[in-house]
Amino acid sequence: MSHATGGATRADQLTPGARRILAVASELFYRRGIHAVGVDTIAAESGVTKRTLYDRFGSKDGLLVAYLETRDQRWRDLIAERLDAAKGDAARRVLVPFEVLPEWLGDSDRGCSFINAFAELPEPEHPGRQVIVAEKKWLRDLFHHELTAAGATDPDRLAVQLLSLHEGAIVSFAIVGETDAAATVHAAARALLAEAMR
Amino acid sequence: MSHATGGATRADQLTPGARRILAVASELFYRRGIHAVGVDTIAAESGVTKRTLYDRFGSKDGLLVAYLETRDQRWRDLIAERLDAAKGDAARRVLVPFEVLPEWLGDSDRGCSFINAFAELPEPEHPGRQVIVAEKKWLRDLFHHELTAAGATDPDRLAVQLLSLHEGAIVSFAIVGETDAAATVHAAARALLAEAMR
DNA sequence: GGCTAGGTATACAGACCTGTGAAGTCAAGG
DNA sequence: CCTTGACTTCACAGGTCTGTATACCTAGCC
Repeated sequence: MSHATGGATRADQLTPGARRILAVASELFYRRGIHAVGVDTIAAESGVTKRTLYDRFGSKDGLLVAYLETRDQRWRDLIAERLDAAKGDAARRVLVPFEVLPEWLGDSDRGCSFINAFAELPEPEHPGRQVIVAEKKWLRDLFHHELTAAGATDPDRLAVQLLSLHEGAIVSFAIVGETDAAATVHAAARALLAEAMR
Repeated sequence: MSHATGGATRADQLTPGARRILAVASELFYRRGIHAVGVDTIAAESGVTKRTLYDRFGSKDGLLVAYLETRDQRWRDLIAERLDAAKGDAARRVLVPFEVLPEWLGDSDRGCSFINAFAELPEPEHPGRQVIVAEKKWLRDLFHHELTAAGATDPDRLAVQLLSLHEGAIVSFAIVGETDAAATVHAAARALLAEAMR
């Protein structure tokens, strides 16, 4: 009955079992894909029964949303931390998402969890879709905000260009195996920004 | 003698039933995702029995590979056609993939079939993966070739940047709903190219 | 003591999955 | 006439999927 899929799943107020479930599900959803992983597997690998999984997360979709939300939060926290470190250096603040890309991607060959989840969730009304769309819009709006603060011309346009460069770098890295796609694209972003600051 | 492409599934030498199966599978794989579509559904929607599907394509994976290969071929054909139309206009030739993006994407909100398929095929040895990787590498190498012909500086680097812009535009369009992501990113590509031509 | 939260174990429902086997229909072409 | 290719019908094997039900255990807390 209770579809408590609302964001009541703050990672820090989860029971020990739930924390393990979420950790395992995150790993498996990312590495193998959402449809390819069953709740039986998640429960077994978490050392927990399926009953517990359903008591804590309500449904597979509920668990999926929790996975996307915690990943989103981790991304935003990382960016916020580096924005703080960049302080008032306006140009550098704009490029923070490019700067963190290498460490965010690590050596994974599975690309962006949000883009991947998007591929598996075709229904626009799916609760997971909203987390995905919000994540990308947040990044675009972050670019826009920092560009405006930096006094760049046409921030609307440039925000979309930087978002595209950013997402494209992840794709190039994951699919084509361009090992330094992040640095290469970082340079392109810097060039576009420089042009908008003249 | 036939070429060593292994793919005996050239679209023009398929039986009528097989053609229908491939058309239906392409639509369903793209719209709903690969794992989300069963062979029963594909057979039923094609007005064909499952037996026929397996006789023609061998397995679901075989059908999937045929889907990816025909899509890849259609993309390459479209680009080749527009490259011909651009003739010797070197700068324009470089940007052809951006020029065709609006019509290629249409009004679909499902993004790139290769990126989506990549998300559902985590195993590096999967035959479908190789089609996907080849498609993206082909585009990068096309950029590289045209950039070299145009006399641009550092074509290695710029090819990756253009590839990233291109893939990122598709993502921005599909997920964030940036309706003119293609045009916006086309402009960025033009700017980067102009800088490399000075 | 008694209550509650957070589990455990096991079985089950009902649907869906890929893939195969055996036998039959029907039309075109040598 | 007879073979071949394309396709049909339909049953079935052997799994896996999400989700639920029943019954029990255990530690902490009031």
